[in-house]
Amino acid sequence: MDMTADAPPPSVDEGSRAAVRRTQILDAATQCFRTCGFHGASIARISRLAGMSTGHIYHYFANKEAIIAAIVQRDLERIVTVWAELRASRDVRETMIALSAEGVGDHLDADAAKLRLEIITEAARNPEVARIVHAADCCCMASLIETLRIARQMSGMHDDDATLTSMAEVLAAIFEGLSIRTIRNPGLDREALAAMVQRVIRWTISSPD
Amino acid sequence: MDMTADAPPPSVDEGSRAAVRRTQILDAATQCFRTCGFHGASIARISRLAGMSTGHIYHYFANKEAIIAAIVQRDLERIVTVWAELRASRDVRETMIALSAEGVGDHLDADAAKLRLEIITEAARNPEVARIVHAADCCCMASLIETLRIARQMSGMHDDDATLTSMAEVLAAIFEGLSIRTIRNPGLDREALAAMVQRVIRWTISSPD
DNA sequence: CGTTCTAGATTGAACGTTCATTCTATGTTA
DNA sequence: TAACATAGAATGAACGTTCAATCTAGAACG
Repeated sequence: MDMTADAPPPSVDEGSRAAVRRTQILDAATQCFRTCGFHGASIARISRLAGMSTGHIYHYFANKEAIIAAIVQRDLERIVTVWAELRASRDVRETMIALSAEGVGDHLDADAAKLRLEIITEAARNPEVARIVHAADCCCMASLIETLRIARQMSGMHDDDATLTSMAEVLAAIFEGLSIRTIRNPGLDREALAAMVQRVIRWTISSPD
Repeated sequence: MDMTADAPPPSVDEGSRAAVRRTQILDAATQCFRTCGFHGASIARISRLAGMSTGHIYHYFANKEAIIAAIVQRDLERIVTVWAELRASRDVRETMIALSAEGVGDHLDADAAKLRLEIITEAARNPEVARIVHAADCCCMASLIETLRIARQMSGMHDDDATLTSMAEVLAAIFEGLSIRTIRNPGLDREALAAMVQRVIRWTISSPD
């Protein structure tokens, strides 16, 4: 249960020691939040898992909310990066279809789904978290819309912004909905579902106007 | 702020007074849970909104978890009923498309979405709630699968169970995903999105095998 | 009809626990 | 030694839950 591994101060090279500590805390908190939720996870639990005292947490974060905000930020930054990479790829259309399989797997993963839901639910009641979530969403959706525009142009289709936006919203809804499905119905057939999602995506890209 | 309306004992006709009280508590709790979350809502808050003392809550519910479970149950029973009605309708295919508009509106409603997310997130950490949620989901999905089978047969398509199940999962994911979308991006265009969802549903019903 | 009895409804203070946060003291490094 | 890192006990607030006391409405009875 103890993950501390008494992190050796000698091998500290990535930035300051503070950065390492911050990451330790964020990692521990992420795990706690997954199992107990944002409000069910206590600072005592997080600090134990991070291998430090409760009080020390407050050297790196002003309060528990700041930890939540930082985790949300870190999680979303990762996703925004993936989207940026996708948009930069050569054959956007095929990359998109290929990546969708990965995306389905990601959203069906129980652990990842739990944290995602925890974040969204927190955004529904915490305006600060809502702000962060919305900002990240704007980035991702802009990427998705442009990717979609290119993919559909490749299929000879030219759509206005409103149409592309709605398409993107539906695609986003499918993926994010999968995280709910995996909670409601843990026994679902992941492979069959992935195939069906790909089928819908193909159709979305190439459907007539 | 006071919803009590000192419920007149004379006009009590629906079952016992206890049933009325139980409903009062559940209504108040629902509202609290929407704004503060399952764990952020205190018994004190709920009892104040329900117009009774904290202690009295425990005459009707063993503990806070039981209130959560009851709300989840009540919410899901409503949905299961809607699905049962849909399945019993005549022109299933058109009823399905028509009802989808209603479904989109329902899932995009911020208040409804908040409670739905609260429930799912709780199911992700509370096995008892997960059990209730899964049981209700089985009912709804069975209805959806049969509805889908009939609708596709009307379009001349005959699918095996696995295919229908995956289709149903994707449709469910779209709707439930909308609740996440409305949190992430509150400014989305509801009408355009509803139209796009209907387009996807039409295609799903009539797409070739 | 008036009185008494009683069971359930209802209250609000009290309890024990847990939690986030603060404070003080000690260790470490440069 | 000066500045920073770390620990862990202390604090006070908030919470879920319990409980003994009070109220209320109607049944039983004379």
